[in-house]
Amino acid sequence: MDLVFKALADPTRRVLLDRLFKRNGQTLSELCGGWEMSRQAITKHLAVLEDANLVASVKRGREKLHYLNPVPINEIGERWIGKYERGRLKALADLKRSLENDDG
Amino acid sequence: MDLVFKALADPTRRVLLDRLFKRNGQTLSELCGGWEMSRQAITKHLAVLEDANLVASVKRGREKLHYLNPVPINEIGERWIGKYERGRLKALADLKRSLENDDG
DNA sequence: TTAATAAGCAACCAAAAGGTTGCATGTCAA
DNA sequence: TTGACATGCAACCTTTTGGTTGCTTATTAA
Repeated sequence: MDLVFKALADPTRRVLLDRLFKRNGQTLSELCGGWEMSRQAITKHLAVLEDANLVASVKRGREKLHYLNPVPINEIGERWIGKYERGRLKALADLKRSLENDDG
Repeated sequence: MDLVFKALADPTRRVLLDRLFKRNGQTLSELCGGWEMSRQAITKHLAVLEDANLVASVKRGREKLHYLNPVPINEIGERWIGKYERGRLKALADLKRSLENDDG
């Protein structure tokens, strides 16, 4: 889980996921286009995403195809965000009450 | 949005959120208990959470009370995770098909 | 076979993150 | 008013992160 959160912390990596979401199975070269950044930098970002199991890759000839794996992101939503969502209204109410109270 | 993702990337900060979720309005001293880490380190982590608007704080006398703000987390779920969830089944199917295909 | 294309590897560097320490400030209670 | 408590500030250090460059390897197409 830590790897997933860390992977998502970088905007470049989130855009890479966005790109793969738009069109799955892109090669490294394709994913490297449109950045002001070297191919190696993108390669590293993709490695981070693979370590976090957010992207899977397959070699086809001299190309490397990349596929988005949405499962870990979905797990964040289910196991971590849902928790706070459940308490959302209560927490907001508590916050408001606390801020309005003279003694804190 | 970037600040929120970055804030969530650190396990210490996620545990801090968990603690506040369990009991809202804790003081700095309370939140500093139970770590193998200095008070200053926790203070910094809380500052990151505040910058990301995940935690709000109020001073009461010499104490500083901390409150969980679940809204940004909820927004991640709605604006970012939902996107991939929608395409989840399709993406998985694509992945499977691609991996099983001889030519990639 | 040879040249171009796609990707991998490794060393290196700067900046940011995470942590520490020491000291200062403000508040409460005796 | 004095001491203890709760927190704030700032300098400093180490490790990680994000990026670069140069070179190598492997595949494809001419």
